[in-house]
Amino acid sequence: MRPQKVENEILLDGLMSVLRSKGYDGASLNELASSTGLQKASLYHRFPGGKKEITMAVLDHVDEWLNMHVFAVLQQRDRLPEERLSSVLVNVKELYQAGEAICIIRALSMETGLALFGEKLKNSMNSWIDSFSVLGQDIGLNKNEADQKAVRVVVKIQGSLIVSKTLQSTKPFIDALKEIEMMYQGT
Amino acid sequence: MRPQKVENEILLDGLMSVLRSKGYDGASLNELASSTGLQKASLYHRFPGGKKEITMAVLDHVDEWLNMHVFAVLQQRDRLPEERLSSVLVNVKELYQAGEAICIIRALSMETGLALFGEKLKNSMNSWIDSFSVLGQDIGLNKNEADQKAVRVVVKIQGSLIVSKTLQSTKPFIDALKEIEMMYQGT
DNA sequence: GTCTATAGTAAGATAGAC
DNA sequence: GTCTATCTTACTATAGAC
Repeated sequence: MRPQKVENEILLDGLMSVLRSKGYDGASLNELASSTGLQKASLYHRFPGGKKEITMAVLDHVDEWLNMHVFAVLQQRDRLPEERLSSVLVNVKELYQAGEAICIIRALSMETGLALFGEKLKNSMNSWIDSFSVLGQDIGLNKNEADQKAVRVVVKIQGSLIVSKTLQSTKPFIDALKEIEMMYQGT
Repeated sequence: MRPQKVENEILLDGLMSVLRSKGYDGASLNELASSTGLQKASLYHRFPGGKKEITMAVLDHVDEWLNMHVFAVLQQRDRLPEERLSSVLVNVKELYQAGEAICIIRALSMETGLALFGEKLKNSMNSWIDSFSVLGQDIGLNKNEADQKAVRVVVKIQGSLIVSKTLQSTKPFIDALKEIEMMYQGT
C-alpha cells in the first residue's frame, strides 16, 4: 500500500523536539528526518529550503502555540489577573516539561541561529515580555513598572531552565514558577 | 625561522571564544584552529583527544579563572560582604562582556555537551551557587535562605544573558547585576 | 612544535523511480 | 508524497615532512 502523508502537526512536533535538544548546528537532517518517520528526501519535498525552512516552520508552529496558550491568556481581560497567570504557568510548565526541556529560543540563539533567525527570536522574546507587561498593568502597575517586572519574569524562566538542565533537577524551574506567581500577588 | 610555540593562555582564550559562541556541535576544528593561529594538525598535537579534550581544557581554564575572580572573592572573610560582591559583579560583567557574550555552561548544555561534560558543568554550576551561598550566610542568612538566594542569583545571571543576547541589548544583563547587588543589601 | 596533504566519514542537498 | 541512491561538500582525524 501507498505510504500515507504524514500530518504536519506530528511532523513539526518531532522537528521541534530535535531542534531544541540539539540546537541548529547539532540537528542533522538525518536525525530531523528520523524524528518524523520520514526520509531526508521527503523532508526536502515538504521544506525545499532545507534546515532553514524547517526551523522557520518550527518557530512559527511554536509561536502559534504560545499565542494560544500564553500570550493571549495573559491578556484575557474578562478574567482576573491571578487566574490568567495560574493558567499560563500550568501551560509553561507543560511546555518545558517541568524544567527538563530546553527552550527553543535558547537553543537557537547561538551564533548560527542568531544570524539566520535573530529577528524572529527577538520578536518571540518581545511577545513574552509584552504579554506579561499587560498582566502587570492589569494589577495596577504603570507601563515602566510592568515592563520591568515582565523582563524579570522572562529572565526567571530562562535562567531557571538553564540551571535546572545543568543541575539535572527540576527544582529550580518549579521554584521559579512559584516565585513568578507571587510576583503578581498584592501590588 | 622556526615557528614559535603558541602559549597555552592565548590558545585557550581563542578556543573558549569559539566554543561559547558556537557551542560544541557548531565549533569546527578548522574554526577552533584558526582562532588560535594554529593549524588543525597542531591542535591535535596539543590535544590528542580532539574536540573533547580541547573542551575539557577550556572548561578547566574557565574554572581556574572563576575560582580566582568569583568563587574565592565571594568567600574572602577579611572583607565586607558588600565589597566582595561589588568586586565580583565587576568581574562577572567583564566575563560576559556586559551581556554580549554567551556563558560557556549554557553553550555546552545542549544534548551533545551534556552527554560529554554534564558532570563538569554541574560542578561548575554548583560552585557558583555554593560561593554565593557563603556570601548570603555572611550577611546573616541561614543555610537554606542563603542557598535559595544563591540559586536566584545564578538564575538571574543566566536568564538575563539569554534575554540580552536575544534582544541584542545589554540592558537586561546590566539591570540584573544591579538587582543582584540590592539582594545583599539589608537583610 | 608546526606544517601540508590526505584519508575516512558524515553532513546538506538532489535525481529519479514508484 | 515517499522512497532509494547518489552527488558534493565539510567534517574529524591521521601521516609524515621540516
